[in-house]
Order: sequence, then structure tokens, then C-alpha cells
Amino acid sequence: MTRLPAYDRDAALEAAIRLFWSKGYHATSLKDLEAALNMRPGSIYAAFKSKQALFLAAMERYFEKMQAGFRAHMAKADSPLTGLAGFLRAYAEGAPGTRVHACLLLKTLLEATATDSEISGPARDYLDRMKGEFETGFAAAKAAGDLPEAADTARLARRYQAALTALQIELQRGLAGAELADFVDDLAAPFEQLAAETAA
Amino acid sequence: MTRLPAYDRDAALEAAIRLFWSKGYHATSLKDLEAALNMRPGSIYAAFKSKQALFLAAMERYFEKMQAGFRAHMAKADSPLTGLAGFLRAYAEGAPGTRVHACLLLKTLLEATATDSEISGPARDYLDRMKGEFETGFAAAKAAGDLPEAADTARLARRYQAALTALQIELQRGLAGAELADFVDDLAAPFEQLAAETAA
DNA sequence: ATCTTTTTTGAGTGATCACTCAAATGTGAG
DNA sequence: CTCACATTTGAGTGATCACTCAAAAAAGAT
Repeated sequence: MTRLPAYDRDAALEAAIRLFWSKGYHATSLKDLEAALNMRPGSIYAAFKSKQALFLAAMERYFEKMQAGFRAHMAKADSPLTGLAGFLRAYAEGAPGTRVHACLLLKTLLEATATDSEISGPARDYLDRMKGEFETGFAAAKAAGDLPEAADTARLARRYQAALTALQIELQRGLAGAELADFVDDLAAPFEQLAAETAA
Repeated sequence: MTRLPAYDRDAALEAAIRLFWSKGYHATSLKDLEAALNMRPGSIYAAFKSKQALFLAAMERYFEKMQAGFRAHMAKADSPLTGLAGFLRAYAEGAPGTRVHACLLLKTLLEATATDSEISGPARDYLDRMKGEFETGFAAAKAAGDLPEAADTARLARRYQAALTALQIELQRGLAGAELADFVDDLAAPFEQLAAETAA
């Protein structure tokens, strides 16, 4: 059935994610993408239609990976609450290797809000859906008896996402070592203490 | 003494701040700047040398205004600790009017880290200096007896700046109304409680 | 082999980018 | 009024932007 595509769509999207994540949407040129995807302009446009559509496809894939990573972490945790706190700690520990620390969704929200609503809209949406994941975690903690029945899971999820956001920004600023450890303690402790307070 | 400059340097920088703050560095073109500053390209380059130099001048001015605003707020506060907490609350209340909510320094840090170190470097530096302002506030709280002698003001300042950062991001996402009020309470309460804990 | 269909190629599109500079313009001094 | 000099002007610079498309290349079907 005729010629087969030579490129690997998944690998191409992964390369696009890395590039957009690092440089941002506006600072990434098609020249950059051609080199990173190892594709010529015609092929890129045949496969992805436009730079913006490629970015949206990359961001969607990024979100799905982040969501899956969080769910996998929670599945391995001893309890929902320790899973949530542990995810914060793991995020800080996985940091030194990576080049960029702030999440693509967050960077996109800040870069595109005033200029490209077609891009910032989905970014906002994905961030809301991540907040939903966190809320599911707190709801599970409530079901496990680690949170009082009256606990406001939506509010807790927002606080939790705020902690994760603040951690990303500090990592981007270069926080490391003992100061980073203290900072992560400050962020995680309030959530870890919720179970103790409920038990008391 | 020859011809005098027709433009107002302060007004031009204010217009540049608004534009760069809203659209970011890369998405702001010289066409945009010409319109916002009401200057022709030759005049812009005679006055500011380059787009990058103009951005740096605008960011410096932005920082000085932010620093002065914080100091003015602290000078009016009943106590250092209520001043710090009140600054968070005031930030949330002043939000609905403004178009952009995340601070220019934060947006620049995320946008330019991987592409323009000449810009992200100063942004990082100004953020550090703001953290220094916050630390000065906590040191004053300690001197006023609202914090224990052993309190780690650097660590508190980092926590405080993280709270302010998280607030800016949530405002950018569109948080408002009762949910915003709850969120600000969650952010400010830990700092407001420090005095009570010390008194007890 | 030949045909059919799809993909890849890469030079080339007009638009826009940051930026320049010779000429025009404005202003105080003499 | 004229001169000396600083500032403003805006058409124009080459470079790069996202993007296109006719031609070449590849692979299954016959």
C-alpha cells in the first residue's frame, strides 16, 4: 500500500516536547524543530499541519505523561496522603538532572495568556485537570480515614498544586542542597500533618 | 544648547514595562514598541540602544517600583508580621483590574532561562533581592518580639516568596471570589499564626 | 518490471524580524 | 537671522520567520 511514513510520530512529539519545554513557544523556530525532529519542513507540515498544531499535540502528550506519572506514583504509595507528599519530595529529587524545571503547562500559561489564547486555553485546561487528579488523591485520603469527613478536597488540591508550582519555580531559580531540603519540608509538612491531626 | 529630547524617558519606560509584562520579551516586536512608546525606530535606538537593553532598563525600573511598593506597605503596617501577611492579601485584592497578574520578573525567569541568559540573569537577581526585602521584614518581626530568636528568617522569606508566587499564578489562572479568598487565607494564615505561637 | 499512491525533499514564498542612517527638523547660542 | 549641534524621522537593510509546492523517491499491488 504505497510508501510508509519514515518518521516515528511518538519520537517526533517527544523531541518537540523537549524543545518547546526548554525554549518556549515563541523562541522555538521551525529551524530548531527541523533539527530536533530530523524532518524537513514539508514533512513537518504534512504530519502536524502547523507550528501551533504541533505545539498543541506536544502539550497534550506532555499532559498525558504527567497525569500517568502521578497516577503511577499514587498507585505505589502506602496511603493517598503519603503518596501526595512523596510526589512533592520525588519532584525535588528528580530535579538536578533535568534542564528545565517549571512544567510546560505553567510556562505556557505565563507565556501565551496575553498573546495566544488558542495555546493558553488548553494549558489552563490541563492545569485544571491536574488539580482534579490531586483532588482525587485527597478524596481517597478522606475515604481512607486520613482526612476528616468535612475536609474541603477542592481547597486542599489547590493548596497542593500551589506547593508544587512554588517548588518548580524555586528549582528553576537554582535552589539546591540543604536549602532545597528545608524548602521541600516546608511545602510537604502541612499535608503530612493532616493525617496525624485527623487521627488525634 | 541644541535640540532637546522630545520624549519622556520615564513615560516611555512605563509603556515598555506594560508591553513587555503583558506579551513577554520574544512576543513583543519593535512595531509594538514604536506604537506603545510613540517613538520611531531611530529614536528608540538612540535612547535605549537595543530591544534587549530597553527590556533590561524596563525590568530594572519594574523592580525598583515593586521594591518601593513593598517598603511603603511595610512602613504603614501595624507590625512587620501583619505587614507581610497584609501584603499578600492586598496583592489579591488589587488583582481584578490588572491585565497581567504574574510578576514581570517571574515571567522573564521562565521565558528566558534557556534562551537569553543576559535577561534571565538579572531577573533571577531581582527576585533574590525581593527575597532579601522579605527577609528584612521577618528580621524586623523578630526584633519586635513576634518571632522566636531562633527563627530562620531566610527560610521564612523563601516560604513567603513561594506563597506570593503561588498567588500570582492562581490569579493568572483566573481564580476569584470565594475560592480566591480561601486560597489567600491558606497562604497568609501560617505567617499570621507565627506571632500567636511566639506569644504563647 | 510497471503502475499507483504516499511521503520526503529543499529551494523558494511573502511577511516580519531587529536594526541603521542620511536627511529633515527643532532649538539655544551668538 | 544664522550657525552649530542634538534629536527625530521613516524608508530601507539583510536576516530570519512560518510556511508551500512541484518534483523526486519509496514501496505494495499487479
